[in-house]
Amino acid sequence: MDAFFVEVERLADPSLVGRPVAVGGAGDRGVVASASYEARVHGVHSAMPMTFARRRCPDLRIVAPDHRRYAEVSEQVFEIFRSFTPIVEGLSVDEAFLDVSGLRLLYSDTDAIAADIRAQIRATLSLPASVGIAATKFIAKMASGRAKPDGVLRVPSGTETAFLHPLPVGELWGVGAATYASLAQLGVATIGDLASIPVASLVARLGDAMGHHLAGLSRGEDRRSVEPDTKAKSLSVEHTYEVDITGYDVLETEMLRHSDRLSGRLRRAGVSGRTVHIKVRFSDFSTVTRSMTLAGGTDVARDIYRAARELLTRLDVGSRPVRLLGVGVSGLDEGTGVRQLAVDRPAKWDELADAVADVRARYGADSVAPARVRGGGAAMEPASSRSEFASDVGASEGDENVPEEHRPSPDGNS
DNA sequence: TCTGGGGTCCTAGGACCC
DNA sequence: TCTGGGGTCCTAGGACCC
Repeated sequence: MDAFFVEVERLADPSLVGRPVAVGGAGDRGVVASASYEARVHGVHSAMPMTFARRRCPDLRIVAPDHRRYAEVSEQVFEIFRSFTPIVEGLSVDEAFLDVSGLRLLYSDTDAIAADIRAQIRATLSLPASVGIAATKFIAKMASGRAKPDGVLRVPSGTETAFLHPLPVGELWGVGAATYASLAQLGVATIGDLASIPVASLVARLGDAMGHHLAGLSRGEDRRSVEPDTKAKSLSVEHTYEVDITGYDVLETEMLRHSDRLSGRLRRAGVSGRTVHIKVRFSDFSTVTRSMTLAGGTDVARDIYRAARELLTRLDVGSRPVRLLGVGVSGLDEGTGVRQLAVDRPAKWDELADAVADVRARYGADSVAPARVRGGGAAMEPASSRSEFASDVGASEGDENVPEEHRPSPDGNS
């Protein structure tokens, strides 16, 4: 999809059409997530700090992202893909590989398939899309990039190297800033230059996997097939604060908030994770991670939070200002319907989490939250609407000190 | 200019096992 | 007393992608 977030926003607000638009965070620490082609003319591109984008393009219209909406539209786009072929491999929210070899008998040629897919997207969703056609995934990916905006590019079999070799190495899928700098030292400017370097030199410079990988790509070789139904391997929640946060108390509260969100996403996805990771970025942008593997998988906020808190203490953050805090899980197992219980976790925590999920489904995501996360919210709400889950989950001293009657119960107000 | 949020994959060292 | 070869899992960091 072309400038996907921007184009989805334009459907909701036609005044954005034809103007330079950036979707992204408007605050001091925001970056551009998606830029319209009118904005790109001014040198605005994704991942650029928004303050810089604004300076480059004073007329820029800035729109806050609505990821839920993009996910909905994405699902509609993928439905169109799957109406052509079941072999669809999603690469991100707005792009996918389609293996259309099964459509050979239905269409005169692949250009006709591409035209049909684009027409369907245009007709049902009013969105522009571009298509790259090739015999391998990576050539198709590169071709789609050069087909944008709103175009089609086919690279016929046998012409792969002719297509690739004149292009700058930086355009090769998998070559970013660091690899680009390494290659520049080897005197490599184009993909053709890359193809002329001995594989051993590339491996020595870039490592085993990357060396062999790029050597193959530069020759147009890519044996990867289109893999539908790939499962997620990790899930995470992170946030960069407008103003740095400081001190364990605040860090723990924020970690609880993140753990709660992450738990909701795990449960909605029907998976549990066994390894918990935390990520801390300090004010100087240095970033550290810590992780620990649990005895069994979990999707419960309390378990994730406890691990995250433990990892936080290992980090010795002290009073250093923190700009980003994150938590994630990996080692995802499909929930089989029968949830595996961690040794030290009574079933009531699962029941509580189910109850919280029910309340949120009925009354909205903000209807219930740990008291610690609610902060001073008590004065704003009748006591009866507050969740008990909170006073315990948020307690830094653990449950041992919490009297039985104050522990959450699955059939209580929660 | 001052750097989001969500992912995937690779490397390298160490623990542990046979 | 000094030492193999192979494997798996865990952890931390980094590159890359959209």
